[in-house]
Amino acid sequence: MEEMNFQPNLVAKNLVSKTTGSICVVLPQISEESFSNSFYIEMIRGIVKQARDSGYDVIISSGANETEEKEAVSRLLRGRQVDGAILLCSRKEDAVVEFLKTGGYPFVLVGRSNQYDDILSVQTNNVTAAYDATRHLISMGHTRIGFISGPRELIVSADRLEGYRNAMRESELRVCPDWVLEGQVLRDSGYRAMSAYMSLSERPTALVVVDDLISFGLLRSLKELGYRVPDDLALVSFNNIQLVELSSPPISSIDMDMYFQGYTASQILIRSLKLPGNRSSEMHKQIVPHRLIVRESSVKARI
Amino acid sequence: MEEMNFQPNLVAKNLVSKTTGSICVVLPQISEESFSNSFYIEMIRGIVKQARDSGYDVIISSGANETEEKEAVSRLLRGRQVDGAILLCSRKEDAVVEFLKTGGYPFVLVGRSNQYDDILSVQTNNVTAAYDATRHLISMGHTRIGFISGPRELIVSADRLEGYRNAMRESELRVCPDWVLEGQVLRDSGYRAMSAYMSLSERPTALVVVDDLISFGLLRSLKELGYRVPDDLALVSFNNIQLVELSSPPISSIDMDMYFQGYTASQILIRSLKLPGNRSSEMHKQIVPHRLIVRESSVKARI
DNA sequence: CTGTTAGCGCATTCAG
DNA sequence: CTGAATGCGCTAACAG
Repeated sequence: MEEMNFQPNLVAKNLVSKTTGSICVVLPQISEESFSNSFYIEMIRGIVKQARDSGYDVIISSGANETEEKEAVSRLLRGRQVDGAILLCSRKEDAVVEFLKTGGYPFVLVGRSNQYDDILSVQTNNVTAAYDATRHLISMGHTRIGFISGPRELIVSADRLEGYRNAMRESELRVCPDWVLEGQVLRDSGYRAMSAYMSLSERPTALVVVDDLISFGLLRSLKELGYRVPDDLALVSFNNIQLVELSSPPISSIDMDMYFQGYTASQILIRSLKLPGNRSSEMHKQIVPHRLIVRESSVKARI
Repeated sequence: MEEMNFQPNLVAKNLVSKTTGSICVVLPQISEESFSNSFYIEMIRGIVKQARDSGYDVIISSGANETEEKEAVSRLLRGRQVDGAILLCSRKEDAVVEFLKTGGYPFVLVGRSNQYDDILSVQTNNVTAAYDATRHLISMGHTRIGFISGPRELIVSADRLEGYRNAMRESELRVCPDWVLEGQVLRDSGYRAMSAYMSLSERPTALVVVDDLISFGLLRSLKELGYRVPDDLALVSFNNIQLVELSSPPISSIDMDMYFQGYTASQILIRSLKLPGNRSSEMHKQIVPHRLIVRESSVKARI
């Protein structure tokens, strides 16, 4: 105890305590193209805040593909560099989830897994969220409602599509296959795709869109094509990024509270880490409520 | 060497090698309010990519204020948990910079320091960038050009203001004090502030705006007030976020290549870490070129 | 060239 | 209750 302000060597401390005081979060590459960028920074802020408050550090991990992601997180976990992991995104038959689950590593998934039901996770009910979005459009008098989807391998895409179908079925509305589009098409050639879409003999009068970013692109293409929102086409999308209220018209969107999802994921993980038994195999699914923010893009009548 | 696939304990390895193979990046809180969110995730992606390729891990650090940030990075560095740090944002008389510099820790600043000139840094020339933006507006025939600034304590705000003033002075154009506004005002009450602004007896016909996000807000307020962009007011802003080309009209913006800035910062830091002498006190300033992307918000004549 | 040992900086344990 | 020894898992220097 030489001088007063003395900082112990954390590495040595970690070695003896067999705990690192760190968690890693896997920053996905796949959804980078299709989902809003600000999406993840919000989650990360939430994770870092909570981890910091709990005395944990956060390591950002990533990989160009599923295999690289798995190897990165494996090195960290097996090398005892981190105590647990947070996955920000879930794919169908996700190799990273499988690795973490079968390896018995502590981890939390932000999203749903289609492989295991007994894992720690924080998620919004995407089926219900899409159902709500669709119901809202139906309540505004729409009967021909389309759906713009995200990458097929993401579970969130499938869930939202299901919620949309549920709402349509419940109201006995027809879903024309032509009405369901993958968002990627729009990013590649928004104008052309939208032109074709709006020329359908029986075109939709409203759209449920899987991410706000795509809505921005749609808005732009529609304006160029001379269509008006919401009069010619009403829009509701997901994630409620900061900018949706500044677009013209402002976009109706379902808020998922990304910061809180990150905060909660971190909380669940660290709590499980601190449990003596470390019974992470126990089922623990935390549902974060969503809420629809109605703005002009889905409301015809001006007040 | 029991089994074939064996992962050594990195903590023990680090302890003996006296090197951690990790760097930390300080995620600033201050600019969260005034600058685009997607801004930082881009930098982080660049940092993580380069660090990963160099065999380094990235720890995200943050704090609610300058002091907390300093303590967080201090704990990491003095506790030998990381080998160096990257600062994503520079304030005037920045306490974190001062701590790192006087402590002799390896670090790279993304941005300019007003305290030290002999530190590792990667930056865009914000003075020139703002000069270019202003010159562009002047070349479009504008003479009454205003400026919307960011937080005063950020060096980037001051530099851009200076570049704007330089261009105006060079062209012998007057800068009316009423024309220079702090962005925060607009976020608090965009409509009201903009209404007052446009009612000035001698109001500007063009604006240089410190961040794209503020431009979005301006666009919204102006539309509500019945003004047209670029006819009533032309706009150029900074950072060139993904969404500027999807707004209506698309916003002219100066691209700063955030991903590359992050990538470069990581590269400089890790290179200095690997140097035997670790002569980080050597001056090394990397300037990342910017470029103006002209879009409709600053061009009156339709082609 | 292969196998053994010392020590990295702590925390925990045991002895004084 | 305070102080010295042991070991965390690895790498390095060392001896066989």
